[in-house]
Amino acid sequence: MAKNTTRAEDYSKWYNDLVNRAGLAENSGVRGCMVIKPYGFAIWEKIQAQLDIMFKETGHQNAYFPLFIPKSLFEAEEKNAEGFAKECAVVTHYRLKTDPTDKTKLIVDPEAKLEEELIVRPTSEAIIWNTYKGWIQSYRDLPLLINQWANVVRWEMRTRLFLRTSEFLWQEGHTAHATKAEAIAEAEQMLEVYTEFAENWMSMPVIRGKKTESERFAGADDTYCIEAMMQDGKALQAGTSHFLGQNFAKAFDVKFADKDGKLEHVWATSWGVSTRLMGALIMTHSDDEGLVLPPKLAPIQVVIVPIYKSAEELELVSVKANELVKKLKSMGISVKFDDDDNRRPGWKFAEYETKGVPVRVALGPRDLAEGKAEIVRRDTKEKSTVEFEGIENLIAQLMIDIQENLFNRANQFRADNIQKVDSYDVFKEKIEKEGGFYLVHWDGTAETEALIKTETQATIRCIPLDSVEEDGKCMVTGKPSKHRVVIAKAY
RNA sequence: CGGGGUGUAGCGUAGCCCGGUAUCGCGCCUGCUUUGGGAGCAGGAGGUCGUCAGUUCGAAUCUGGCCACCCCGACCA
Repeated sequence: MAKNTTRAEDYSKWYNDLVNRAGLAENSGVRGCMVIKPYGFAIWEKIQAQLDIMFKETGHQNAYFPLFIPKSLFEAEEKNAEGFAKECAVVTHYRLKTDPTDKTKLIVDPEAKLEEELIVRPTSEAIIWNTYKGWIQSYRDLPLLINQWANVVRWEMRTRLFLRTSEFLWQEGHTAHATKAEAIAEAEQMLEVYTEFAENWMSMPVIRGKKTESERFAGADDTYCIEAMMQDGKALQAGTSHFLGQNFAKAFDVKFADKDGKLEHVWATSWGVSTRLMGALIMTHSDDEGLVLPPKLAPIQVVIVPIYKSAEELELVSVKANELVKKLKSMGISVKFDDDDNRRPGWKFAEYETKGVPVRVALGPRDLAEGKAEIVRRDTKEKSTVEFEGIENLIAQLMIDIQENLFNRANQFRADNIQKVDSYDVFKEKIEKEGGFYLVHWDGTAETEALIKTETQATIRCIPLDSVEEDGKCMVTGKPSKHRVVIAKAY
């Protein structure tokens, strides 16, 4: 078997190989678009299912809006349109016909040109706000709390599986509110939902913050984000929540009558996470052997591998294994008993390690004779032989322990790779050699931000929400600064 | 969109410079032996060499066009 690419050798190749090897996704015949394979999609479904619950718990409802946006609607909110214009797929025709010069080929029928081009949504604010116009008349219609699970298209120049693909799956929440304060509270609430999901379900610590003006979502007054550190020290924006002010309400003329009968533009938010979370999950926990999944998002939480030499032995082992399967299932733990006779145990061990199954149980005649079983946890690779009786309770506890351990490990890694720096020269040297996150003082100007980006390729990831006020000087210009910002190279 | 590169079996490749009908590994199929860390042996199947044209008795190999993909930049969830 070919040796795996290790993280130390080539982090980028390690990632790509792993996505392929674990059966998560592959490149497709369409440029920049991926095929999400069953195992990868199963993880995405777990992510989706939990987020959906959390959105509903916070009062949101799901709906679905069209894939296409007429150009005239798309251009209504200027900044938004301008921001996405360079990466839009555009539908110009609605029919093909047989090529008169080659009957086996099709050509676009020039007579089927659309009067108005349709934009394949890169994000849905435009079509949704055009719709909201008809839904909102009174303060009684507010707040309007909608989420949509959808695919969007952004014609990226360079793509990477899960991290950046031309088409990707995501959810986008779009809410309308009567007051500015309420809309801001909503944007902040959803950032908390994302944070809770990232930390408690993905076991991935995140920094909550606000984007600088130049990194803000096109059309937003404020963009909140969660930023995570990957194992190569680079930052990954894992989710964003935008306070859109009245920009879209004004662009689409969405007004409501308040209690006094006065007409006001409504206040808006939008927030989203995408299949990029898959990339975040992979790059936060996985190792050189393969995927490492937090139990809460693992499609298979426990795998049981039988060891046997004959059909009779398999029969005996199966009886025990099935007992355990039944117990685990009743406890809500997903389990697979892999009695495939075409693969030998060693192959299965390697396979489930590659796939990141949190716990593996091996059961053979030797164990049966002693009333024991071998149990291995994926996160630490720790192997132990335990009493078969009551093993289900041990496994249930392992689910909790592994979930926690992954978070703690990632948290420790981040703590080890985040540092305060006050000198630009030191920063330049460190970001180049060590990577990681830096907490620095910045004068708040776009010029300084741009300079840092040009000279170091690092960007201001966010202004952390929990940053403490302290008097400092911008590391570049020496101008006064009130708090530190997080700066790093990013995906 | 600028710069560089690559297209040979399901995957990874050799051959190309110096033209003579394609190499090896993995995978796949069959059989036997195996099964506590990616099994061994034996046999077998699988290829319009990205595509179109040109040169030639003859093209994976030489020439030109086209297409696709990858890497590095600018852009980005």
